[in-house]
Amino acid sequence: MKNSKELIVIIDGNSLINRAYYAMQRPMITKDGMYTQGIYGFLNMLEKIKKDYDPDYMVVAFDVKAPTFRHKQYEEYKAGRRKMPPELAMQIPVLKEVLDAMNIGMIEMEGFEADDLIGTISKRAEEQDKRVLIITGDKDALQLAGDNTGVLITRKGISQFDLYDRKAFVEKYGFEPINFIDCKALMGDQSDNIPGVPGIGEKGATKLICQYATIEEIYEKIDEVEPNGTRTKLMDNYSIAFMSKRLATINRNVPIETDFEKYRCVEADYAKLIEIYKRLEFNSFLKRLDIPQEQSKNQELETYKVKVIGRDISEDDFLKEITGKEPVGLRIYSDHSHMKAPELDAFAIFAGNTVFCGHDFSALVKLADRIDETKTYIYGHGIKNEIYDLMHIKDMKFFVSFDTEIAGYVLEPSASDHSLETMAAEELGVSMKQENEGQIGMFEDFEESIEDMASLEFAVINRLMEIQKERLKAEELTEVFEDAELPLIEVMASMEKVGFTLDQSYLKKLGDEFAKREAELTERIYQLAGEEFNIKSPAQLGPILFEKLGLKPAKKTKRGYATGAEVLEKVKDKHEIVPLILEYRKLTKLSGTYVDGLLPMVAEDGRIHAAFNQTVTATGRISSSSPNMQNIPIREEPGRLIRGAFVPANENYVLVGADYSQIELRVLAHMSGDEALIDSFNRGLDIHRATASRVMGIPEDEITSQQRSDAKAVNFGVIYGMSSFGLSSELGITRKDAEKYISDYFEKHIAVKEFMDEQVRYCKEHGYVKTILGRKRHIKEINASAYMVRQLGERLAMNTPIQGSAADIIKLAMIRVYNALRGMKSKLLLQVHDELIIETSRDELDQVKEILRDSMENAMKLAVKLVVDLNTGENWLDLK
DNA sequence: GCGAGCCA
DNA sequence: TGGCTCGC
Repeated sequence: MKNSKELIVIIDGNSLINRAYYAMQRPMITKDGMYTQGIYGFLNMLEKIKKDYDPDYMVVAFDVKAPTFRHKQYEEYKAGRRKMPPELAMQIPVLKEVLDAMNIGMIEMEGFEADDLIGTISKRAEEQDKRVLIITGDKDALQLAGDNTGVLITRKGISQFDLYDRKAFVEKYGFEPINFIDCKALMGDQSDNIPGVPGIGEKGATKLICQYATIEEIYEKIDEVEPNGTRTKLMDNYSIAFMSKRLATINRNVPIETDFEKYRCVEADYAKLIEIYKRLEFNSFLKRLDIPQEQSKNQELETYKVKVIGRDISEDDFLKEITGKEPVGLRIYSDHSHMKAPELDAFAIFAGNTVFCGHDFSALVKLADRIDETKTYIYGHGIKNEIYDLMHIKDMKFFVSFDTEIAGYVLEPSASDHSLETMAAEELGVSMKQENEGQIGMFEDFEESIEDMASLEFAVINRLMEIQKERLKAEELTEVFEDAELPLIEVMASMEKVGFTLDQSYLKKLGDEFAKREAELTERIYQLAGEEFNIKSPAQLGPILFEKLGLKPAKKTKRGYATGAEVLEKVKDKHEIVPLILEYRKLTKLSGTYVDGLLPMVAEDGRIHAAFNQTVTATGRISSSSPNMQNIPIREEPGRLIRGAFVPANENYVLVGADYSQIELRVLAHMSGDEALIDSFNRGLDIHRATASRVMGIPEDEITSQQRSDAKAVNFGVIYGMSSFGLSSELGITRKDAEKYISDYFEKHIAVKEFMDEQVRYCKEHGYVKTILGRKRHIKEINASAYMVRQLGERLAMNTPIQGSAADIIKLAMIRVYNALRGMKSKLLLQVHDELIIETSRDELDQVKEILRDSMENAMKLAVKLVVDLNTGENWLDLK
């Protein structure tokens, strides 16, 4: 429906944010305690409106707190309406900031409601021959519908809505929009506390208005009105009806300016908008930002000369060109596949202010040769992928000078996303949206798209690199970046490339056994339940346990009974079925994740090539995915058998595992300088037993295994930042006892207490904490106003230096091990937080053990010795 | 405490 | 999307 008239969209700001707020089931809250779901929902709606209607003008009307003329007429007006919760009220000023940054007009006026402003603007707009679209959650505005004025009423939250113009309104109600006020005068409105005529409801009112149109007309012809009851009610409430009408009538003559040019839609101020979105943690909006050319700082980005190898420059000349001392930028466009050798599409090299693009696989081989021979330093964004690809071409040593993804991570490890697109938008205000995004090589001119993309990517990477280098230096992060993170990239790529052989027939057999036991359990559970049902569904399991079998429900969730392991564990002895369900759960998890999940991940070479990610965790640890090799079961019997499926390449190899003994507690001893802790480690004591002995004042040889395990839980609590609440449920004691336990612990470890307090104090002052290598983690939660959030922040502040420093140490050790193994047959396969797994050639066994012990124990000099336990085995299960 | 992955 | 469970 094309229309030459200009369109003005008028939004009822209060109404819409209110709808948005209540439409969102879960609260959205930023790390520093700002509620955002109202704004979020509002902006989603706004985006949709812009997209669907492409308005020429836009204005958002707000209510002002001051009383309006309606309150003066009728004190009870809007009384009894539930007060806006402070979590929502605080969002309105921020919403206004966002709208301001978007350059969307706003209007509010003392003494008038948003409705009146909307009514007035729409009237003036109609007079100026514009089309109007009113967006609100309030049906009152329907009275404004006209031939050129649409009213869009949100419904069921904000995703659905009804759109009325005059015609649609008449069709639905049977009378003119303007008479909606007469209808309301009769039937009243609870939400606004408009009384209406008692005894006349929606049906009666509609019928009367269809017949008489206005209440004036009704009273004019009151004698005709039927039935008698209705007439009596009307006659008894004459003044109420007219007052109600006055209250319901939108004032369309508010004294406002009528120059709408200031409401004309123009581009947002993206710099401001980005700042606010970052503050509100609206990452999805950030990513979607479509920054126009003239505002995008793209223009500030350099554009480079592009040369296509084989077309603009010969391969030989290209290779000569990149043989300088300067580091070169490298991008490889490939699928980086972990299931087979990666499929290489193209590559781009940035050198001498020129982007060289190549599509020829043989050129890549020569490129690898050249980088290897001349020891050319490379840089890029997420260059692990490039290294991974090149490793398939050639076994070589890489010299990495910079990686913008890793730098972004070191600068802000808790950021959720370090992709080039996001960082370009956040740091440079540059949109990297490309016309042919995601369609490289499928449509359009393949050559041209690679060239454009590479050119833009290098412009962004180069610019980011400049900024990041400064920031790394200013924030004293160069040590962790250069000594740990950069050299680690090649190690990670290598672990991905090498992979871990999976004994598929072993695993299948194990899977069959799981399935057999699963079938037995299923049958028995059905028997005990007296019916067949889906055991995996908490919705079905809940009623069976807690209603049919009469077990006592301990907890409830939103929909039904909680059936988590913690709950079931408590009623384990109450019914035979419960332990079976627990076992069934574990078994299905095992077969789903570790049997059926693992088998399809075996690559063509019979090995599993997991991905290792260096930019995910907030503490500095690395993570693993596809599959996650860091959570393969170990604690319990059937699960740990999975480890038996991970085997060396062939009979010439064995596995060697090397794990740090109590690294986190040793780090704590070192960082806090706690004499008792240091002494225990130096004497080589069982640390949990020693802790129990100190805290309880009992000689070590009298510590029971229960006491030892309690102390172990406390030590864990210290490492993982557990709360007294967490500790109490872990130990099955009351919160009070847990608090007592913790305070006893601190009494005997005063330096640890002081260390913890200092971390919190430092974090409150600086907003971050640091690890041994100077790695930082910003913790916004530390200054949150909400108690729970602040508590969390304090635990993070205490716990991150310990976990993060341990992560630092292991990273240094990995780099040492990897470099020491260079040129040998033995390869580093995995890192599981405090242990390394090496596939070891039997003839290198002694040497590998020596390398591991030396590299790991001397990775860093601490106040306590770093102790490494070595194990050798024919499969991963053997390494215990 | 942090992360990954499966299932409904 | 959230509940659940695995690891450290």
